[in-house]
Amino acid sequence: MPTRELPHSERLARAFKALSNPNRLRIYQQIKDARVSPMKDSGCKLVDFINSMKVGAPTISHHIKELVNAGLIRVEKDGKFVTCYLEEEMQQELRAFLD
Amino acid sequence: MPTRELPHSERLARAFKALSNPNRLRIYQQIKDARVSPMKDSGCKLVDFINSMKVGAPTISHHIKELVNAGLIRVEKDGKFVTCYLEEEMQQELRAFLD
DNA sequence: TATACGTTTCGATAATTGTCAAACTGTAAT
DNA sequence: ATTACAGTTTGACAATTATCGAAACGTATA
Repeated sequence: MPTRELPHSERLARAFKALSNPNRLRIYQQIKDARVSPMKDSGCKLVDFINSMKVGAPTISHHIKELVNAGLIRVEKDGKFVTCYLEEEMQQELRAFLD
Repeated sequence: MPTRELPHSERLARAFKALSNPNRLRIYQQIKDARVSPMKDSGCKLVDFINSMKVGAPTISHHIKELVNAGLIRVEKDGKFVTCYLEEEMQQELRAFLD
C-alpha cells in the first residue's frame, strides 16, 4: 500500500472495493452508526465484531486492515483492545461522488 | 444472478462491488454526468466507451452487464446501438447509505 | 445478398480475494 | 509465572474476476 497520492478515481475505486464485501460493509456500517456527531463518537470495539460475526478473528483483522487502507476508518489501540472510528473525510468524498 | 429480493446490505455490497473496478467506475461516472436532470438525460453510447477506453469491446460489454446487474444503470437498444442511462433509484440508495 | 459495423458470447488464463487453521505477540488477571 | 484473552501474521486453498482473442449474432447499408 503505497503512501503516494492516488488519482481521485483510483482512491474512490479503492474505497468502493473495500465496501464491496458484505462483511466489510456491515463492519463499516456499525462504525458509521456509532458516530452520532464529531463530538460524540463511541467507536466500535474490534472484539465485538469478532464475537458477533460468523467469520473468524483472522478474517475480521484482515477486513479491518482493508478498511483502514482504503481510508474509510482508523483504529486506536488501548491496552489489548482495538477501537475503530469513522474517517469522515472519506465519507464526504464518497458522498460528493454520488451527487 | 437470481431475481429474488436481496437483503439491503447485499444489494448495496453488489452496487459497491460494481463500482470497485476503475474502468467500471469511469463508465458509471460518465453515464452519471450525462444526466443533468430527469428531463435531460442524453445517456452514453456504448460505442463511445469502446472507442475511448483502453480495453477491448468484450470487456466493456462485460462491465456494462455488471453495472446493469447491480442496478446502477439501464440500457436501451436502438438498431445496432446501445445507450446507457443512469438508474437514479440506486444512486439514491447509495447516497442514503452514506448519510 | 453481401459486406460492414456494433455488440455479445465463449473459452482460456493470470491475478485477486475471502476464508480458514495454526502459530505467534502482547497485555492483563489470577 | 501461568493462564487467559485480544489481535496479528503466515500459508494455504477454493472461488471469483478482469481481460483477451476468436467466433457468433443482429442490424443496417451498398
